[in-house]
Amino acid sequence: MLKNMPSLPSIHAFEAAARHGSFAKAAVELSTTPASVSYHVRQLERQVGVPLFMRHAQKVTLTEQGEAIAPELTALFASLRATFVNAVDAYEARLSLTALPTFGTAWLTPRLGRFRKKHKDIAIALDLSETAQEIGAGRYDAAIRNGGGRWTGLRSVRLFPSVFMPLCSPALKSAVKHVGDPRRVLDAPLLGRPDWWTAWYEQRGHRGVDLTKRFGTSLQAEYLDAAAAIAGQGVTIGSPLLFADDIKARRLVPAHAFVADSGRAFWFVYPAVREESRKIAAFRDWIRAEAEQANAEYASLMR
Amino acid sequence: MLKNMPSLPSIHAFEAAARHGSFAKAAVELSTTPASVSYHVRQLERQVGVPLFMRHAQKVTLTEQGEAIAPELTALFASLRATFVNAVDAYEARLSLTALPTFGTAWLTPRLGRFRKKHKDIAIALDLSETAQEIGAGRYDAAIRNGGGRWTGLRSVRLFPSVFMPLCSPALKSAVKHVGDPRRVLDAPLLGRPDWWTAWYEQRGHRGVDLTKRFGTSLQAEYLDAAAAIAGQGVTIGSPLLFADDIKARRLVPAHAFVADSGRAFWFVYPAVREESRKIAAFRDWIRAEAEQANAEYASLMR
DNA sequence: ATGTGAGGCTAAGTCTACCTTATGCTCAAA
DNA sequence: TTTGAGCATAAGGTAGACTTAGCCTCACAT
Repeated sequence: MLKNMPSLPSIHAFEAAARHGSFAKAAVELSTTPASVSYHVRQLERQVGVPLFMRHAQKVTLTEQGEAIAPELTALFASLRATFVNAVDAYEARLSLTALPTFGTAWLTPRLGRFRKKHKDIAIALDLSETAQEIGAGRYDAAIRNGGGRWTGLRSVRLFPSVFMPLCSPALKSAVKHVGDPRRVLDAPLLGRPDWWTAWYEQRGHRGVDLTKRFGTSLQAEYLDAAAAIAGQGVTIGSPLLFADDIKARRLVPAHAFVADSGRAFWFVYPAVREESRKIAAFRDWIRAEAEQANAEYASLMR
Repeated sequence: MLKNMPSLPSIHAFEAAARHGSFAKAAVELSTTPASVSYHVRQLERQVGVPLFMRHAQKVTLTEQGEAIAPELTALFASLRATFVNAVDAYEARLSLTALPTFGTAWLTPRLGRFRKKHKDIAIALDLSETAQEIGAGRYDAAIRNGGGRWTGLRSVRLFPSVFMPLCSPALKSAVKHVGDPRRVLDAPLLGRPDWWTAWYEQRGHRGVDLTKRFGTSLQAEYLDAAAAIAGQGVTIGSPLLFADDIKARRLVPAHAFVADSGRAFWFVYPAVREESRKIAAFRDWIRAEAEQANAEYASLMR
């Protein structure tokens, strides 16, 4: 008896019909036809093997058994719905982000407080890792990535270009004033990614420059190089946009006016299928506005 | 968010997968394919908008949300199943019968104790009414009816033929010994249904007999006439099978040896769709056996 | 290192079950 | 008597569920 569960539409139809004492009203609630309700109630009775409604000419009344199970089913439906609603709420209350360490440390973290202030119901979980984490697989909701802006299955919002320029502490500026000329030896070591230095020189017309001798300590991330530069340990290369706050506060200054463009950009990316997600939309709109403001500030800073 | 409930198969698939931590094992439990489980879990995630499983190369693990809702769903499923199982049990524990008053009073009620003894878990609710009640509409599970045995949508089990003969108390027998001859006036009034008396005389070759003067009190049911006959108030006409107990106990005796046959019979009838019902099957088998025994006893009684 | 099998994903095709539409029936109220 | 409300039923269309088949990845063996 009762080998396989009756179908949910049948149970739902019966539950609504029992609550209203009418197939027609149940049909309105379920936005379907009375015929459908009739079909499903009969279906349920057939599967369970117990008559639930007694049919009279123009009304239906519950049988003893129908009377017994209807309230239980109503309660179960409420629980079922609540379970999913709670899950959605909990899920929408926590945005899980993954970003590159430098971006997260230098740019995002200082601004996150403002997001929290604006959206008190959304908590942020931030993962900072060098390798791009899979998003949309359950672990992370969205990411900030550096690249061309084309990822299949993902929507991307452009934040600002990925550019870099030599940066150093104000105290060191005069010591490295010849940084633009690769032939001149500096009084301070270079910091930051060697490939960026190479690219920076190349964009200024200096090809095949050998910089291997000029580097100081090799650090793991750009923001660590920046911290070293702030401490006066050398001249690093990095994004004036990411370190705009340090530049604004004059902890860092451009060691040279030329800004190289990597041709790439920073993007906020999220799965296309989650376009509807409230928390993602909220963060997207917020970070886009923050980036625009940062772009504007940067423009005025460099003017 | 969450406009319409996710489908039950999807929830079921997820619940089983969560319990086993494996789509393949869940598929075995649900006796379906892993592909189906995969499809349904994805379906559920799509409808709810929350990732529930993280897919790895050859295993899946629950996400935080999946972990949260899985046990709730397991409990809800158990409740849902229990609700229906209880309803079935309650329903199967009470057999609702409708029968003709005379049959119920004279034949069925004295025997019901034996059924209860044999099936302690099935309670009997007996309705006795002159008009044939609808069965299979929720109110009554089965009926004992008198007729030809052909009712559409119903299964019928023949119990015994519908026959009738004059019956009176032993004390009155000599006073009504000429009952077989309609021209002889009796010292006692006739009881019971006039049409049966007419039919009885007709089957013995006496046509157009006027009996209107010969009746005593008109009672509403045959068993009341039988009671009156037992009290010596007259000679009634009724079924020697239904009143076999009274005949056996010599409260009643045949006033004449001829037994008229109505051409009809008593049948136990129940909806064809409920062939599977345990309680109906139990009662059917029991009443068939009782009727056979009654038939046998009647045969020996009349020998 | 290289099969091999387990476990999951995906695509395509089939089929079931649900829904709709349309019609008929019964009873109550006008 | 008529009209309308409410349910049942039949027929037909369609979306969604299920199956089948094939592929991919990784673990665990040779």
